Amino acid sequence: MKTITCIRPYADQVLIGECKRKLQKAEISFSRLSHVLSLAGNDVRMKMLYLLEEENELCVCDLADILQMTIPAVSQHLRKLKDGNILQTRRNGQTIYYSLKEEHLEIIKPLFQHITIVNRKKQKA
Amino acid sequence: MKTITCIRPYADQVLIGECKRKLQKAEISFSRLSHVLSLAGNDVRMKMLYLLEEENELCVCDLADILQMTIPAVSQHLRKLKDGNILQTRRNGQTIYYSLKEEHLEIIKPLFQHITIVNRKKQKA
DNA sequence: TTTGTATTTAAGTAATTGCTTAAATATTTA
DNA sequence: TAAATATTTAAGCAATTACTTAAATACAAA
Repeated sequence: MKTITCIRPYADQVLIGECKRKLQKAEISFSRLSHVLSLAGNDVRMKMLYLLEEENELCVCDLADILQMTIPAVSQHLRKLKDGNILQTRRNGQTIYYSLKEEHLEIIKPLFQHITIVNRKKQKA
Repeated sequence: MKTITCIRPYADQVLIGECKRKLQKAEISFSRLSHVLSLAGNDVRMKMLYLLEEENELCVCDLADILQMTIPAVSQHLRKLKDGNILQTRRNGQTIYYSLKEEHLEIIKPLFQHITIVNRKKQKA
């Protein structure tokens, strides 16, 4: 970290100090929130979350079929979401079902509002 | 892309088909949303957005002072947010003020609800 | 028109991400 | 118990990220 060289005689040091303090006091919620968003901020994982909201629970194979991805690729995304306490698992035999977890649902759920199904009626030629 | 080898005699092909179609129809909003979230899903950028929500507008130097980062590092984050249509700029002399842009505000604004200022009163020993 | 200030851009780099394929685990069924 | 299935884990790799320092650009003021 270098000192900021830009001198700026008119910089509002009081404002800057207040802002710094405010950030400090919310430090934990910033890292919590940005971590959850970084997980949701991926096309594949956003789709997974949306699908789990819609279908309640899905297994790894189903998700791989739906997303047209390899099983390990899907599994690794799911692991991240589980590590981030966004998903939980339930085992039934050799099948593992993933579903949304309560913990960060208040952050995740409102995001689905911005997913809009486009019903493009095919135009006749 | 490989074919999914897992056979699963009981897989619900109808469900899988429906899910695939649903994802396709919302393809654009998924990529739009996940892109915005990937930008917000970074500690530094989340703080920037929060600060701009609070203060309305701030210049690069102010943000560098507040965040205790070098000017170029700050500038590069701001550029990403601007490229993503989340921020806009206003020039006043040689100072450039950044502020939140209307375009993705409906996604960004509700996120601030999850920022909680912790007023930790120092415990006496 | 030279000097200083605010900002951006560029180039380099270490760390992280998102996939791949192959191997390991866990569970069910024959 | 052996074979098959569902999932995870590991190792490798190309692409991306977030910084760094140095140089370029843009404007203001002396």
